[in-house]
Amino acid sequence: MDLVEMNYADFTKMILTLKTDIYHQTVQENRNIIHVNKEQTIIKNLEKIFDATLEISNQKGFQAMSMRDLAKGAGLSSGGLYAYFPGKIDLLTMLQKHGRKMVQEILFKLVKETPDHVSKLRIALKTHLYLSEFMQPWFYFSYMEAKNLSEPERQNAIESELTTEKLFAVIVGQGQDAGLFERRDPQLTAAIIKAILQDWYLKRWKFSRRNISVDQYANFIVEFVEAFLDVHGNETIRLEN
Amino acid sequence: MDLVEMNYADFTKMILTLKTDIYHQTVQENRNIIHVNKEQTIIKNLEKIFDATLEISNQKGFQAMSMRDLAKGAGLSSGGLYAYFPGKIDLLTMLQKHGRKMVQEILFKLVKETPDHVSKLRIALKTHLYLSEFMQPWFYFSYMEAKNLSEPERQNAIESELTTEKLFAVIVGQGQDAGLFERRDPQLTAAIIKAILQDWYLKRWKFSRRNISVDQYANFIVEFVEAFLDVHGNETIRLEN
DNA sequence: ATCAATATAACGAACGATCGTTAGCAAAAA
DNA sequence: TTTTTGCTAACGATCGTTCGTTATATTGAT
Repeated sequence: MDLVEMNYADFTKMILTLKTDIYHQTVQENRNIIHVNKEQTIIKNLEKIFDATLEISNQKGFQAMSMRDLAKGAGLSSGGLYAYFPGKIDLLTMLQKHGRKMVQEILFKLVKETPDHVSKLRIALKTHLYLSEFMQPWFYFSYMEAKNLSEPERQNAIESELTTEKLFAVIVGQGQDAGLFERRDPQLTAAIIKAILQDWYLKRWKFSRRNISVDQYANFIVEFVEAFLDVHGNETIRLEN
Repeated sequence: MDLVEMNYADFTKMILTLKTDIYHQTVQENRNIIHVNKEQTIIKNLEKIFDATLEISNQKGFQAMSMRDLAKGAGLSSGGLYAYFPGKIDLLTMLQKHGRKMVQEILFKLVKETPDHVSKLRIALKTHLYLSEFMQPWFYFSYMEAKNLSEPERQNAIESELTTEKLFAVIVGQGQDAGLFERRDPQLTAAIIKAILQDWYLKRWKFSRRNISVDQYANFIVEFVEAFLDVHGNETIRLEN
């Protein structure tokens, strides 16, 4: 299929296999601290644990989530949880790493598969937005609980954020070099793009209250950014509403 | 002075008296739950308590801040704190209310004092940005700890946020009616403006790492929004860098 | 195929530490 | 002295975590 015209439904189908791939990676990386042998069991329970952590934390905060809350939410006992991570902080670290890997891997993969700069920009915008929809609890969690990370892990989170922003800046800069975009400061443009994308998962209540779908918002962002950059290389492509 | 050309230094001087006014209001509103008589003493200690709450909470989260931490930070004993609020949650509510009042009062006051629509837009943008700089710990706190509020108080916070967004939407709409701005969806424009303003206090580390001052960012936002709306009513006014 | 023997996974009561909060007393101000 | 303000010690509740035990699954001998 043509990536540039994908909608959210296409996207979710596309990344389902990637999602399990990354779970396998996460298990592999934490093999030494997990005291359970069967990978099948680990993945099944780890997903339950992650999902419950996101749900409870996003409602009352990670600090306020007790291990008894989590045990109930994940369908395990409070003692049983400790077969999957050494302590509460380590669970936070694992979950953050897992999500970051998923975002980076999918985002860069899809952008790399796209040839021309105008399409690259659209793909990057839509993929990031669709990721933040598909993983909305994680995005919110990642932002709200970053302060609870250890110092080196917080640095990793910052670096990951800047890497993503850099991706947009590079695409904008390359498009300008190719004469396709208006000359505007690429870094500030990238910062604005990130701010607008961030609004989608941080202020989700606002958009659902106004009945704005993720596909509508995707088209709005694409049109907004392309208008700002005065994109004139690809006028034949129109996005359906 | 001409509000439209104010910089951050002007702004801080201007609102110092307003700040103490609002402290008096906060004391008055909580007169019945504060077990200290002298207003002078209340304000002195309440400011210490608020400041310490913001500092500690923004570092480790409100839930993780113990009353013993707060006592040490505010220069009181843990027991002594309870003369100023009935419980930890009430402190959160008081602090959120106090900040919201300050923001709304100053923002609407300055906008109301401004006659024409082009200036109104600039004043609203700069005032909001300068407020979020002057009260940066509160803005960050307000956003991060909203989930810990009681349900009615959370509704108040949401309403306050939407009121501010509405202010921008109205200014944009009125400017369009007067033929001064390009026709673009006022609500979405206001949403983008808020997202960009929010970036300043939520991602402050990014801007200080890049040595961008609040005055520079103010000018950037004004130029960006005016370019987006194609403002053509006030071309003689140039902002110094 | 059956069933004891073993290995694995999960349970849940209990521990020490820390939490928010209270109450009685000391210090300071009037 | 009287009133106001603040401190210290202590309470019950809840926290993250541990550990002896039970339940479940797998293995291997018959």
